[in-house]
Amino acid sequence: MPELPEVETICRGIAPLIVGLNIAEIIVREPRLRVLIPAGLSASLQGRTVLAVSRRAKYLLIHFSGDCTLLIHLGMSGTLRFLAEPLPFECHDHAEIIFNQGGRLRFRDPRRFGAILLAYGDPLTHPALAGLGPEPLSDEFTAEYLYLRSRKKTVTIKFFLMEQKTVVGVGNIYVSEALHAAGIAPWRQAGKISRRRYALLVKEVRAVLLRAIAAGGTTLRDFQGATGKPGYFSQELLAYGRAGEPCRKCGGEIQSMRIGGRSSFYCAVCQS
DNA sequence: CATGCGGCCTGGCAGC
DNA sequence: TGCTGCCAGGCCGCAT
Repeated sequence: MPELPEVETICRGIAPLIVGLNIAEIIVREPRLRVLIPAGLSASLQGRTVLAVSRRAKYLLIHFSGDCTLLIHLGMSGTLRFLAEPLPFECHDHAEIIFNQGGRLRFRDPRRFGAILLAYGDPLTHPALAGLGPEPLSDEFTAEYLYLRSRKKTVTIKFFLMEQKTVVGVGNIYVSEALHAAGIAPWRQAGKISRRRYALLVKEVRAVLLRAIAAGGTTLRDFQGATGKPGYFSQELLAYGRAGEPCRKCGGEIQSMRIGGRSSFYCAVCQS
């Protein structure tokens, strides 16, 4: 689920609501996520103040006083909602942060592929974040970087772009969109793509992510922002999920195939 | 080291 | 209607 635009949407949504609040208690109803929620989390964070909320890759970072940071990953099906008032727990509501000033942050994740981690000191050195590639919206993400890094790689361009050590935040939806916009077939070998095409790809990755952020993310089924609103970027998708429908650029038919075990969507006319 | 695949979980949906 | 099988936005670990 949440790829970069969705996590960014949640980040921007909750930041103004929780910065400055301090923690009364954290309720953990089901610690068994992809990794176990740390034992004693509530005691560790009780009384600490939220200093800032940021995002790195697909992780949401909540920075607390006392130099510690909560890292939240939403996996495939996770949502994080701010509730002004208490609401009865439902199935799959695994954790909730309750603030002294009122208000609470509820973590729901039916498939439990998400994670809640605690980092002391610089969170970027936490094992989950160390070793990640550059942010796609940063200056480090350039055509030259992709070109040099991809030399001699035989993996598909689709897989290469989705690897978080290449560049972070691009998942199965946005990789289809960016490759479609750049006119590159998803099965092309990463190591055989020219500088010129990488330049176009970098531009299109940035463009699609920015447009998706502006739309509040993509809601296919259950994604929602911090206040429960869906994202509207699904209306703008040009390739993902459109197999059999006409390409909006050339009128050809959008195809689907499986690459690396994941479904991929492309236009055989526009992409090669 | 690079690559490819299965597994983790649950829910929704198509097809029978 | 009810069952089965397949698929899903991510990521890790293992085998080759």
